[in-house]
Amino acid sequence: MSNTREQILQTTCGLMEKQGYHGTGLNEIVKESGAPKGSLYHYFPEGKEQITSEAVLQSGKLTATRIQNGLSENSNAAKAIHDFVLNIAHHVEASEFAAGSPLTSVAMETATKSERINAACREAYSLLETAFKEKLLECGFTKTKAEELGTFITAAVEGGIILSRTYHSGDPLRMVAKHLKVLLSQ
Amino acid sequence: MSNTREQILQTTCGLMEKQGYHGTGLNEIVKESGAPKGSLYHYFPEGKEQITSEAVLQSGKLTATRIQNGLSENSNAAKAIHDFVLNIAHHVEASEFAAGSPLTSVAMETATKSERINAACREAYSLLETAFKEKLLECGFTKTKAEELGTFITAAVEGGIILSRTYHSGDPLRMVAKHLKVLLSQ
DNA sequence: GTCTATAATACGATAGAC
DNA sequence: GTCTATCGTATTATAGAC
Repeated sequence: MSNTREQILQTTCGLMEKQGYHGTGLNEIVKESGAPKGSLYHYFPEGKEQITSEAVLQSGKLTATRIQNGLSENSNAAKAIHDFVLNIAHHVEASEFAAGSPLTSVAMETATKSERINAACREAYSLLETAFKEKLLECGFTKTKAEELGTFITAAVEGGIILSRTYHSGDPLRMVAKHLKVLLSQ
Repeated sequence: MSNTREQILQTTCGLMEKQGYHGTGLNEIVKESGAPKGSLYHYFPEGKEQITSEAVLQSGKLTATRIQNGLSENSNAAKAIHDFVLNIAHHVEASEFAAGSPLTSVAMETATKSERINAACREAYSLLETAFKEKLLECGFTKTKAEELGTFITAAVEGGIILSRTYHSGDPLRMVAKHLKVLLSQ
């Protein structure tokens, strides 16, 4: 894939992570990415919706991979997820309270406004839920429990990121880590 | 308080709930609220940041009251919170997947961009956490546990709302309700 | 593929009359 | 308190040269 195209997508992810969909302009993306200005509509002829959809999906795939890798470091599901969420808390603080991905903001802003971007957000969230679910399956949870808890963990972590980003502190995520461990250790 | 001023705040809440902070224009607020156009900067001389800060805080107070009222219907904390979250699931579906308040979107979009709006979002989230915490205190949880779980419940519900809004289904919130009940029944 | 220039529109904010 | 008009600057998107 072209380097310019890839650079545009990565810059879009970074900017929308900080300021959301409507808060990020195409001119800003072109400027910060260093991409040739004329090439934006060459690579993305359907405009902002296309760029955003592709950026969100790419970000979802990357996050799902990070979840898989993070969870593989520990054979116990409860401890693996606990430690993984603690790592997110650390990353949120180290990055001056970035969200980690553009998904949350973009999903909320566009859920009932753009069918195309909403579809990309659904797919991205499915990848995250599945990543948690598969760890639970490996660790002996039933299929039903693994699915339910995959959704619940995704929700709790997502909410923890919002609170940590808002409070400018990793502590809410640390609470999420702690009580997810309790729930999963039952 | 003036009716026009109040109408502007409520319209702001409704629009930002659907499309976030940057996605909502002041002209749009004026138009939809039916407020006299010239009165916007009369009531809110500091502009969009002031309107948004006040709208977020007002919405937080309203949501906290709804939590208090909702939880008061049941003397058992686990069951009260379970039923309350089920109610949110129903409301999200009945409202065609509205977020219930502008807080999530606005908090994510402005966390590192506007000190003033961020302060309002912090205060709003504190009110929500406290509402859950006080129910747990009433039901015999220790102060520490009540505080920790107040944060955890807020995060899980917030994440559930994001997923339900994105998937256009109340089911993720129903999963949150179910597993919060398990956690709180221990 | 990349460029500049620009169309058409929206934005937040302000001025000044009444 | 409310009005209209408008400033200056963004926005997304397109046209046409190279």
